[in-house]
Amino acid sequence: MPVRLSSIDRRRQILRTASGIFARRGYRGTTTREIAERAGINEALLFRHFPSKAKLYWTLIEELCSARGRRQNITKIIEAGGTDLEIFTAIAREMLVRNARDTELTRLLWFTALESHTLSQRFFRTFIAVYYEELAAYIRRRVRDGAFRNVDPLLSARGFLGMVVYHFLVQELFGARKFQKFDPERVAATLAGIWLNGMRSGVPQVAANGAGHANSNGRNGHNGNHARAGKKIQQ
Amino acid sequence: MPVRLSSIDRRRQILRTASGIFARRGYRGTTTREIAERAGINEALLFRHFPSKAKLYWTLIEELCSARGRRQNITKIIEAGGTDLEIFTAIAREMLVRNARDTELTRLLWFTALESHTLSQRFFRTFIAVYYEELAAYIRRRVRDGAFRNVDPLLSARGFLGMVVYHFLVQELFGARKFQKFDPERVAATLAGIWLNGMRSGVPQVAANGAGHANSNGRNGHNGNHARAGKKIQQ
DNA sequence: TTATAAAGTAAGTGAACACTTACTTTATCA
DNA sequence: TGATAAAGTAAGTGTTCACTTACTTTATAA
Repeated sequence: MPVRLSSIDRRRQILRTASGIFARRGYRGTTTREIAERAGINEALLFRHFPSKAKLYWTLIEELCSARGRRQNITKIIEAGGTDLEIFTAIAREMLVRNARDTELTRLLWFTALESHTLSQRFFRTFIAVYYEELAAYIRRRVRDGAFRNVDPLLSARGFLGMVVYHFLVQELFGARKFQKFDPERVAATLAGIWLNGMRSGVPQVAANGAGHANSNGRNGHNGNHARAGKKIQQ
Repeated sequence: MPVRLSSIDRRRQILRTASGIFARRGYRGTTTREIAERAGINEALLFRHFPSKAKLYWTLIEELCSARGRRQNITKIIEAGGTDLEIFTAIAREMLVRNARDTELTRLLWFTALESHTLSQRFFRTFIAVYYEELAAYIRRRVRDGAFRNVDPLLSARGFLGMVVYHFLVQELFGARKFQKFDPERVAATLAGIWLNGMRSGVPQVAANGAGHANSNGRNGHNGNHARAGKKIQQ
């Protein structure tokens, strides 16, 4: 029983189908025939919705970029407050878990980066740069607070995301997952712990409203855990 | 004046040419015609050297894997000794600089990872895994020494490499380089600094020969720099 | 109930692909 | 010096690709 869809629904369906195939095979590795087949339609119909394969791909990336408000996630986590460790662990967890759920988007992103210079930059800004700019802003604040050492916020933000993203890529893309599983929660806590410990100033201050003053118990702990981070941040 | 090469030289030349094109366009994006053209030969000659495009690709990856002894680099750095900061900065610098020199290999690696599951695993083990296994071994030693906190060596090694590799990928692959340049030396020092500080135990010990004993000046420094790391390691 | 516009398709087209065949050129050494 | 083996090529082959043409089906509403 062939389903007859409205133009707009069919379009959406084609995009959804195409997304999966492009993610698995890349732009050049994907054929319009396969997309049509998987969508359960004739190839000609695909070309009535999208004038070319290239335009279909472009549209797909565009819609992904405008649809997903990833920025939200990280902002929300930061605004929810908590200790630094809680915040950074939550961010790492968010990335590990969400990424695992849509490996598709990640693959699409990396394929695009490799295959197309132009396309990848916008894609990158939407899905990656916002992450670490948001993070950099938070780091800058904590440096002002005196809670973090005075290191380049952008670079250190990139460092943190690098730890997390790279772990994910190694597990998913390079198939390390087959040989060793990792508990996302433990990974998030460990990586956040290392990074955060590395960022901590020896002389932490109360952070809120910039009115903080030094306190004396500020040295880093050894071994064990490190949940003793800086204070909440202002709403 | 057409050059007439010996079979073995022609083969080498084809591989070298193919490497560049595969790296730029990926496996599926590369045509045998273009390889032949760029190599200045007829396509038929290419197929006398390699029975198929797939076999050519495989051979290329194989030869890259067996030729380059990347493992050497990191081992040498560790064996050369120095403070932890010196060692980790050197590793980061090595990766940033070498990677920048052969973006080609990096692109090839990532294309392979995305396009082929089977192929990528061996490739990965040769060019990435060795790095962090070597590193993990060193970290394990430093944990035993009491210089590093007791965190998963593999995970933390991956974290360190993640920082460095990710920074490189963002700069090179996603074109962030166009908007902001970074001095590799500064990047290496900063990332190594964060990570190392994060790994440091509050109670460092003398490392050499396992005969180390606790000493009391062991807290982490605040702000400023951190070249005050653990001791040399045994040759 | 029938006109119509839009959803949908069968069967192509030329171009580009990986790969082959059948041939020519040239270095080398008996 | 000429036989030979190997380097090299012109001109294909069948197949698959992105994309088109000319047609059929069906929901809707006057």
